[in-house]
Amino acid sequence: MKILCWNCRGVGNPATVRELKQLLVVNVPDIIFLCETKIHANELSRIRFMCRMEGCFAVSSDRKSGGMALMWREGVNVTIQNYSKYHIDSVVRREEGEKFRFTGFYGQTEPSLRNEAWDMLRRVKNTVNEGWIVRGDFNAILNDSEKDGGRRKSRAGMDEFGDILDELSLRDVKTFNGWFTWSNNREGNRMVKERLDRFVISDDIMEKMPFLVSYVVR
DNA sequence: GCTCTCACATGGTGCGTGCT
DNA sequence: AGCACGCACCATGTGAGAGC
Repeated sequence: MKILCWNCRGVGNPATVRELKQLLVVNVPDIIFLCETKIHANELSRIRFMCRMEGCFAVSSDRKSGGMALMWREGVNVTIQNYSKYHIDSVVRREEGEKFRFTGFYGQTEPSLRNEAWDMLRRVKNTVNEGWIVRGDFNAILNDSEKDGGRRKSRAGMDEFGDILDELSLRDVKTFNGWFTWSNNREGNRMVKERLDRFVISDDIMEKMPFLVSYVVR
């Protein structure tokens, strides 16, 4: 089972849709989670059709901010449990009959909204009975090694993120290749790279899927 | 003096719309 | 379809202030 997650920073323009289709051809994922779609949910059904995906559930962007979509291939059994502007929560059933929980998460940068988003994850945690995989654009890092260039992130913010992961009993999945998942696309010493996107998983997923690997694509 | 946080200005980027 | 423009969003850079 392959899950592809992409922080697309807007999926409304044709070039980005072309890039998405290319990613699907190269990686052939069973499930795709897109965040920062920056478009209305209705638009996603058109993109789902163009990408030849069987199912689609989208959350509209808040004007030009946020927006998420979960799409899945024919034959993959995905049931949406709940959603908000911060997350899409689903149960995925594998061919062998086993199931796991998959939550796509979009973290906020604004402090008050950030706490709302963490509360949402806490609520999801209370309803999870199976292995739990959370893929998030958390907009947060755990320590200084997860940011290269630019100003240092506040210590309080990094500690808060670590505490939340501890509280939810989620473990960070290190990527097999690469480290940073986001950059500001600037040249030379103005370039800033951060590890804002990551998979975090519950302990039982670690036991059930010991060969689970996370790659940075591109 | 050092570190951290906050507010504001700035620049890069993407979407929506209108025009050709 | 391609282009230009305006608008909106977001991260960065800078300076000021607070706390140690």
